[in-house]
Amino acid sequence: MSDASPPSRGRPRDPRSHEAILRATAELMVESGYAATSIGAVAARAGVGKDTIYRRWPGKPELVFEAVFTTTDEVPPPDTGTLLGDLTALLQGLVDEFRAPAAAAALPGLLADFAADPDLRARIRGDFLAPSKERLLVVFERAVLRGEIAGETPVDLVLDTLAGAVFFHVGLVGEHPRRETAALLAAVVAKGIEVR
Amino acid sequence: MSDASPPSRGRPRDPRSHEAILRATAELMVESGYAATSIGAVAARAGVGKDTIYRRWPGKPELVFEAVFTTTDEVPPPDTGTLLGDLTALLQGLVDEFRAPAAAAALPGLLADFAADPDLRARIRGDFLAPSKERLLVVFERAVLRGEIAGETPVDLVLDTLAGAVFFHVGLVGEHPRRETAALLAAVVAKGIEVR
Amino acid sequence: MSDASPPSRGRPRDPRSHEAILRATAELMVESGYAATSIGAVAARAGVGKDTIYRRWPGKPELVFEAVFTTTDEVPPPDTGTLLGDLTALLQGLVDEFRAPAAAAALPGLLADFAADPDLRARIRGDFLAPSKERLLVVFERAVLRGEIAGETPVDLVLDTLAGAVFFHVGLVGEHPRRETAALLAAVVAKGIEVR
Amino acid sequence: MSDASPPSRGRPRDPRSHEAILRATAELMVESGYAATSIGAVAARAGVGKDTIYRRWPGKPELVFEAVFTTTDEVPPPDTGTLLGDLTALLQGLVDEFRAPAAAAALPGLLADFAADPDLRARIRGDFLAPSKERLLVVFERAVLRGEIAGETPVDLVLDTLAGAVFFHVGLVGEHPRRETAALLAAVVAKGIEVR
DNA sequence: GATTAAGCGAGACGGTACGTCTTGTCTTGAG
DNA sequence: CTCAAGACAAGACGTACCGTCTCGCTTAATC
Repeated sequence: MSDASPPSRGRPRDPRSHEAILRATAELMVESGYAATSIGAVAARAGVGKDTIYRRWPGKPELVFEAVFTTTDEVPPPDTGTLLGDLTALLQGLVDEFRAPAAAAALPGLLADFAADPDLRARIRGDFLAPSKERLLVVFERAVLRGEIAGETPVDLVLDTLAGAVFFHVGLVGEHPRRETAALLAAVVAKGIEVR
Repeated sequence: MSDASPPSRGRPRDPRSHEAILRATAELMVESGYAATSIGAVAARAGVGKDTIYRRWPGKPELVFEAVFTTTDEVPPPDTGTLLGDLTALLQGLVDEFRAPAAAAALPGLLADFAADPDLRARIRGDFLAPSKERLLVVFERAVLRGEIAGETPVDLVLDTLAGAVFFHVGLVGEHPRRETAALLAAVVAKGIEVR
Repeated sequence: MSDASPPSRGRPRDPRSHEAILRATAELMVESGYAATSIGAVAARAGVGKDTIYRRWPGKPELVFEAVFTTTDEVPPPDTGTLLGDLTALLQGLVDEFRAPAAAAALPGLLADFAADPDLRARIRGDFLAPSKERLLVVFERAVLRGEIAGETPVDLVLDTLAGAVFFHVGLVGEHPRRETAALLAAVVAKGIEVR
Repeated sequence: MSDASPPSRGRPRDPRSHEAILRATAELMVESGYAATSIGAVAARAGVGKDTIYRRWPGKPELVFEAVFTTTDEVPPPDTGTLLGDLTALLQGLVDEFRAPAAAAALPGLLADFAADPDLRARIRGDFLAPSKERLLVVFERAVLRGEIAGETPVDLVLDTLAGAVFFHVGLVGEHPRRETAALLAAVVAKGIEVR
């Protein structure tokens, strides 16, 4: 119906350019890292003019963010029956996400650029953490119903703690990806916030 | 005994240049941020040639690190009598350090540059976290003696969790520095790692 | 056929930049001299980025050469009816060229840079002297027909002598530009190479 | 007499440094050329501090001049009995001087630096050409007595012509050192200035 | 024999230019 | 209106050299 479709005059944007740019960005992220990757290099590898990139993204941070975190967290929140189980599953997802080559290479620089720009700064909580926060909220709601935790548990602080822990331990220090890390961390936090 | 003192040939380095450079760096960090601060700008403000900077530091990351973390953590580890008290004190120190204007402005970009360079990467754990780790170890030892925690508590993981949490919550998201944040976080972690 | 015209892709070079750069170069030559003129200063005065200069010229020597010897020697060879008259006219042209403020300021340094670089060295005879040589050849041909000189007169040596004499007397020593200098020199050389 | 000998207090200058510096300068002139030779490089090769050079010479031009033109023209003026013979001998000396490796490498840059500095500019005629001029004057005096040339022959112009010709032909264009060049040039000039 | 003053090698110092790179915008002609 | 190509102004990069300075020595001439 209606749809208020844009007039769409002139030549339409080529969707293949879009894909090629994102692919080139992800590849360069792995090969050269965030700082050493320039928009010009992305354009050259994608076989695309620089303007074609600037027409779609305002700058490197936004481009890299989209190229590296394509996996839109549409995964449903875990439901294992216990807070510990849910937290472990959730953390394991976080760890896997931070360990992906392109993400691991991009994250520190990406976060730095977002933090440096006042406009982007607000989007850290919004775009980076929002999906995880939503799932954490569901997990907490269920835990409250089960009587495991109190209602006023500080979600944001817990989320920052989990994300920060994974970022430091895996993304930054580059610690070898121990399988038990997620479980260990989940255990500490779950026990720490449980009512008893 | 060895001695190995350098023969000290040629004109010795002027310590006033050293200080002027560090001061200029810290100021520019606050005024312009990490990424927008160039070595040339530091040199100009310090009234110094660029070579005088490059002669002492290999690059921006090392310079900024020294300029911003002058507070040599010689503070003795806290000893309040309880794990919770000690952790709260320790965390409060971390929060204060991350909230200092120059440090807050520098941290994200600084960590990104350290993480991007293989040589510097190893120094994150060494130079950034080592002082805190040492004090955390003492706190843990006392807690073990008191029977509050088990001997095999994973220090590195806990340290990364605390640092990561503070970095995300204060340094990155720029959350207003709530007085109770440190206490709240300490409470969760202390409870999470206690034996009972 | 061939044509070999470049496909002309991308934005064409702005001819106004070209002109502005050459004008700025000539001005700086007069004001500061060859050695004290930097590419950066030329760019700043022309209101142009340094790359815009390096995109068109490989270095300072080539740029200055084009800026200072714009007077494409399309002047027809003199034809006064006698060897002496022709030589005098030709030499007067050389003196005037070497006395032009920009040329006088640039010549010693320019020749030095050309002589120092093996690639440019060959262009001294080609680009600097070629136009004059062509006209000298015509003058000599006519003089041979008139029976004034022999056919095997060494053109290159005479040309180097004339150019060298003017360069030393006017360009280098900075001798005041006496009106009779050209005539005097022409008289000596004309008499020196005449058959009788 | 008096002499006004300097009091000469303190340690006298080491003559071995003097020699080492001049030798290093001449060597570097041949190996790297004038422009690419820095005072620092000379000092390093001579095993000497930069100040030891600056204490004796005001700058590169003066140093190189002394290093390259050590052969103080104490050679007596030629006396072959004819103007042509004398001029040929004189020119042959000039050619030989300009063809010496160190001199050939240094000359264009050296002249450019002398010409660029108002203070040094005057010394071109003085230091470079004076010895040759003195000998040319003697040759001319004898030729006048013999009746070969007139008394008012313009010595300076002839000297500039000879020097300029050799500089352009041998030093600048790097023409192969033809044995007959000097004779040919001498013939032209001698005939050009003779009374008949 | 002690003092003094300059010479000496080394190298730090404030400046400045180098030629390359990246940024985000602009300007072509072709689709 | 998009696209690939590439020019454009701005300015940072890390290196090299300049000519001066500041060290701790050494080396004579003077006291």
